[in-house]
Amino acid sequence: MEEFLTLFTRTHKLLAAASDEAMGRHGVRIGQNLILEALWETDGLTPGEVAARARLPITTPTIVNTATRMEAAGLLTRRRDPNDGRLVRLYLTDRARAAQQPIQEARRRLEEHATATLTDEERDHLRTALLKVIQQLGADQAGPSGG
Amino acid sequence: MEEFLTLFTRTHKLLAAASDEAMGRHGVRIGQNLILEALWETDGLTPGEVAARARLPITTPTIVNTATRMEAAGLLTRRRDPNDGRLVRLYLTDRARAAQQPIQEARRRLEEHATATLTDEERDHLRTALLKVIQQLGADQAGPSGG
DNA sequence: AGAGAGTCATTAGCTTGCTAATGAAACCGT
DNA sequence: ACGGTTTCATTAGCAAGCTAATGACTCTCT
Repeated sequence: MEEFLTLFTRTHKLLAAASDEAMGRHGVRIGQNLILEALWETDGLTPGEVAARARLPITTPTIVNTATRMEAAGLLTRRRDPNDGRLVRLYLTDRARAAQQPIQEARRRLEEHATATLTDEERDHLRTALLKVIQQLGADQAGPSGG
Repeated sequence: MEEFLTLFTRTHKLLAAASDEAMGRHGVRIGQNLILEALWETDGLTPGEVAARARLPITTPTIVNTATRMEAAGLLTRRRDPNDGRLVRLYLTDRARAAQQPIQEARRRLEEHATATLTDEERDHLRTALLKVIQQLGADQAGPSGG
């Protein structure tokens, strides 16, 4: 059967493609969203801090690489921390800050559109089910042997 | 809020990681699953045919690249079609065929585990909701301007 | 039969994600 | 103050996915 694994992958693929396309209209790629969200909230974070605060688990090397592309795209600048030479701080450009509203709005609309054919009740069920799956699988990672 | 996009991504990430780990114990990576499934059912397909038959939309270049890695890993062999020199046919090795049962079983168990805390009803709801989202987003791709 | 059009697989080049290995800087204990 | 440890970012190298460009082969039409 393998219903669920396939269904999840299909859903994710469609959502990711739609999301990337929507964000692309504002000069941003999907992988940059986590960094933007973190820096919109708190500018000047380090790559490690961004990784720690992001809403999804993401590794520091991924942040670093994506930040490099964003720097090339004129979305952020790097500056060494004057008090601790190990740290690098990421600062958004005006352009990145200007994109906040449109991008967040676009993502909100995408969510609405994707779940447009669900009733409110179905939407609640879906959210609950997703949370349960996340909790179940997340528990394994945290400590498969523990309690 | 952006609840759903985040929840979907998290779920997908956890499922993909768990799946890759489960398959890894049988010498197979997650990206190879689509090709294996297609060839388990019908051996000797071409890359284009695998892409067309796979349960998820996937492009031919991805099939070709993954097939190259699988060839290196001793999971399949390439042979030019004797009747049409443009075609390349992919044939599974014994090793790949031997892995079918364990891998399918592992993926089935993973599905069960991931949805273990859901009631039967919740599972049905989840499946329904996923299908609705897929249908809604899939409709855009097919023809956004149409009906 | 030969030329042009069509159909394949492949390659090139990109993004996003990962783990492991590096290298620089700061900190801590002596 | 200095050596070892720890804490950072970065680099290296891989998998998986995509689109666009190539190149080989077949087919079709004259």
